[in-house]
Amino acid sequence: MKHKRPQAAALEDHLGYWLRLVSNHVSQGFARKLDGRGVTVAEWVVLREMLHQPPLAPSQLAGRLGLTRGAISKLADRLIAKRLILRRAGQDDLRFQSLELTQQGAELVPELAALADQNEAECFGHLGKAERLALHEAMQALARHHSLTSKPID
Amino acid sequence: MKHKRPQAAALEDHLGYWLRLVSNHVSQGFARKLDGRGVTVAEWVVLREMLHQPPLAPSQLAGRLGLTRGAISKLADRLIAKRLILRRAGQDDLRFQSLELTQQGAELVPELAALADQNEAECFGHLGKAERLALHEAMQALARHHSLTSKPID
DNA sequence: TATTGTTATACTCTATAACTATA
DNA sequence: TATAGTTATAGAGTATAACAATA
Repeated sequence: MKHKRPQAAALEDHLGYWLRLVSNHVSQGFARKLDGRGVTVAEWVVLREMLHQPPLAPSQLAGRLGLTRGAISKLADRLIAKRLILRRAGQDDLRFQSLELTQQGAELVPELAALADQNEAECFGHLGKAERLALHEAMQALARHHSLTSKPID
Repeated sequence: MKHKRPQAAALEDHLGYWLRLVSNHVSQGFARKLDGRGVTVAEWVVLREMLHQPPLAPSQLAGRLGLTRGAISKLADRLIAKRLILRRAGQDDLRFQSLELTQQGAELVPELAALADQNEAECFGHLGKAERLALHEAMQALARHHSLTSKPID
């Protein structure tokens, strides 16, 4: 053998470590931008998911976003308090509610989307188009592989 | 123009979205594994950084890990309570303390490292070696570009 | 009984800012 | 005054589990 090897892998040897480092930085930068509009990252995700969609039940949102019903419930409360969405009782089945954007919410989302674009550009704009695309696809493939979308949750 | 384009980018159009999704999943899986040993991810990061290192001052750790001094202080408290590290008063300059692993801590780290390896394998083991390497380097390059290591903090 | 949604509880992670002790 | 460390405060993000209403 040529070199002595450390018994334990260094932090930097794990892809997960770098992923977390970069992801935290990106999200944090975005959080700062959103802060000016009085919205958090998790709230943005919910709002964006609801744009141009028919009214959704909380459980559907939870499924799409990979969150628990409890988490969605709390987020919905906050968004309602901010008058960005509204909650209506179910029609057929009273257990199902429906959530939809208010006009104020619908108007806000594109503004937030612009901030998201801006953040994206600041974080990844320096990469070549091909590299950006490759990363994008790699992440999507990982998400698919681990079934990170439409999880039943709970 | 060929297609109507949505005014707002979808969540899935942003690399940051996927990064966060995958990163959260990876960290969460790891957290579950660590949980059995009574350690959190943030604590693991600190422990790993300290292995085979001369005693470090909290502020140095903060710098290396990109955390605030306050955050390190709290993590150190927890690790001390778990008897995994110990804190000594400074020598020359009394303002600087030194943190080091206890024997118990030093013995635990390699076990945790094995869990980290296992998690890494579960999350990324299905990828080809080349792809894994490419991702690794892309993330490191991003971290470098955004100066995510050895930030002054505070 | 099974499902939807709410609520209570509990942590981690992290930041900011004020404060103390040392230099 | 400047730096190291602590502490107080705060809030995001999330989970689990117990519970109520509806089916």
